[in-house]
Amino acid sequence: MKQNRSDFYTSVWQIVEQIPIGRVTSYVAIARTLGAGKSARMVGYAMNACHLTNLNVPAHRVVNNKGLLTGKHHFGAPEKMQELLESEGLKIENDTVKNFTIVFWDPAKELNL
DNA sequence: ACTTTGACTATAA
DNA sequence: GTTATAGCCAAAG
Repeated sequence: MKQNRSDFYTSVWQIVEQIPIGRVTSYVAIARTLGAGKSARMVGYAMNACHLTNLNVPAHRVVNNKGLLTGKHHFGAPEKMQELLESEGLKIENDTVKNFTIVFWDPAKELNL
């Protein structure tokens, strides 16, 4: 499969798009699935443009490697992201996903293989 | 082509 | 706990 455009962005979007409700994943996990485990920043970068896509990208389900809602400031309102996550059954405390290791959804494991 | 930037991560002080 | 620094890599200017 070959994507003429920036496959990085589209790949990120497609992965994030498949995150189940009540689950979260980390930037590094997505980057790792794309074959660039160190390109976690790029994942966030792609998220910045997720609202420009036709796809429904639940960026609120993407947090940093510690479950911290690093990108909450990009949802228009800092509390929006937490509210969305809580709306999906997740528990947020101190801007961090509780039981992060439990609700963590690894695309590299759940998606493929 | 070069520089800057950024929703990251890790380590150090 | 914070702030600084470095490594990382792709997109945008």
